[in-house]
Amino acid sequence: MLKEERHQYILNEVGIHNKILLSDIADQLKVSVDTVRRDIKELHDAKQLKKVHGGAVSLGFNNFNPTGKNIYSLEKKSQIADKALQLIKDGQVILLSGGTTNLELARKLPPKMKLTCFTPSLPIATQLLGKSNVDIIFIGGHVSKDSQITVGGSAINTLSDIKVDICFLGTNSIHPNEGLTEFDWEIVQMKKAMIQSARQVVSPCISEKIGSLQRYKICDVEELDVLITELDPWDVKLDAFRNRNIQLV
Amino acid sequence: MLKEERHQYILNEVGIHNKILLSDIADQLKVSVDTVRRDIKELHDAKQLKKVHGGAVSLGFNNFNPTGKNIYSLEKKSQIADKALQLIKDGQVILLSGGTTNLELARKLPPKMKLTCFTPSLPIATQLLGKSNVDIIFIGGHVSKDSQITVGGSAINTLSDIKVDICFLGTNSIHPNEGLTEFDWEIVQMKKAMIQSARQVVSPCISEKIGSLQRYKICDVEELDVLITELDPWDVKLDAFRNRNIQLV
DNA sequence: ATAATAATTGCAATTTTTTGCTGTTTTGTG
DNA sequence: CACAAAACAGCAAAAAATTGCAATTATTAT
Repeated sequence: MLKEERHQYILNEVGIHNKILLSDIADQLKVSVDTVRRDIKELHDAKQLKKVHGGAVSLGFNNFNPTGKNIYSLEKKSQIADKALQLIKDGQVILLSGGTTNLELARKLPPKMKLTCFTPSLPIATQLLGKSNVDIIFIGGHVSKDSQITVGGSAINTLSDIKVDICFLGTNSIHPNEGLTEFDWEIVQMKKAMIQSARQVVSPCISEKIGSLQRYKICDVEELDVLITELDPWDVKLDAFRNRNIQLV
Repeated sequence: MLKEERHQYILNEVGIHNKILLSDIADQLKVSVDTVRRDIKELHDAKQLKKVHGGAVSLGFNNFNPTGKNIYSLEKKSQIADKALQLIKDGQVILLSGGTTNLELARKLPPKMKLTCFTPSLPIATQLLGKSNVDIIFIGGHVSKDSQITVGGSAINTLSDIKVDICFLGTNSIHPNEGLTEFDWEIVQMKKAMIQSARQVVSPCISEKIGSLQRYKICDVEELDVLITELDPWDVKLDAFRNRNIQLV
């Protein structure tokens, strides 16, 4: 068996499972663990995966945890939430998808602001309980444990009946060519429905997520109206999104 | 299991629950507490979470319960929840109304019990996120700030479509002659709908509430199948409910 | 074609890392 | 202050990484 084949196989496995055990691969390919170790070392040096004790994990293993709150980027998310806040006018009807950036936005809503807020996210709804001037309408359905939002047909049906002023669409991965992508199929369906339910779609997104890619596609970049990052609007990282009918904030 | 996986798991748990116990994680991952301690130390050094005595908390420890209602009579409610637990069989479909007693019940559900659980209550749904074997279906609608449950036409419509094995109906006031009563009209409507949606209606109710009366009526005592209190079933306070086709627990 | 050379692979010996366990010390609680 | 729980330090067994080396295979030059 050629080394290239093994490398391909290993990358594939890592792509599927996000992690592999050295011993497993050695078994499956019928080669010694030393060989696999060397393969993984090469792939590690080529930055194709991350070598760890006992195996390897995919590069984004720590970054894209859908449930875990990326606390260390709380500062950036807070900035993004501040910018997002500027887009909301008193009395509007908004839709908040899940995600920690939107949670941050919910937390920062000024107490006196009157809003009607739709959301399928348990933590966000809970956060909004503290805002006495916000009318909360929770979009029911099957609760996905990972993302803590509701998904499924009934939630999507509910969405199809509403039309809000702004949808703040938390974004896991955004790519200039491939658009918005997600890891979880159910959530993709939800986000598609949310886009349909809004007059204006705003995507708050920390810059780390720009250029990353997940398995399933939500929509093209063109379908967004506003992209909010913690960066300056003229930052080079955003070049790929210019002249595409998106407002950069 | 790779160390990276444990780290990931721990971060997830912290993300969901905001706090974890060393012993819990050790149990769940089937490793020694020392290993978890070392993991948490590493994550702490990497500023991914905050290590505290006995476990860890998330960095941006956002208070889970913004309204900060403290649960009174916790001891009695805990007893009631224990009794209620006896009525649930593995694999059943249950409906939990709001209320702190039902929250206590949700908290006590054994981790291995497989259930499908409908609820209109945000705190209960949030609590259930931690139970990996429970399918949560949230009944959407307008969120009432006081009670932290959804109310209104759409929630009631959803209820009219379902039929569950047991409904646990948190009770504010119960009176031998006047039946169950509530002070909030919207919640009355919800509870009426819940009763219709269940084959068996169980009311967990601390004894203090017996004999009290509110403005609006939900149903007669006869419509309940089981009444659970913290008292002995033969206590004199329950005399008024005997021979009325209700099981006293 | 064949010899020389280089790359790859598996194996054994050694070193490092991880992990659970043992006491001992520290900390939190009533 | 006393008690129990948790943290800590040190140790030993097990697992994994590293290194050197020999055997095999592939590549190249002649």
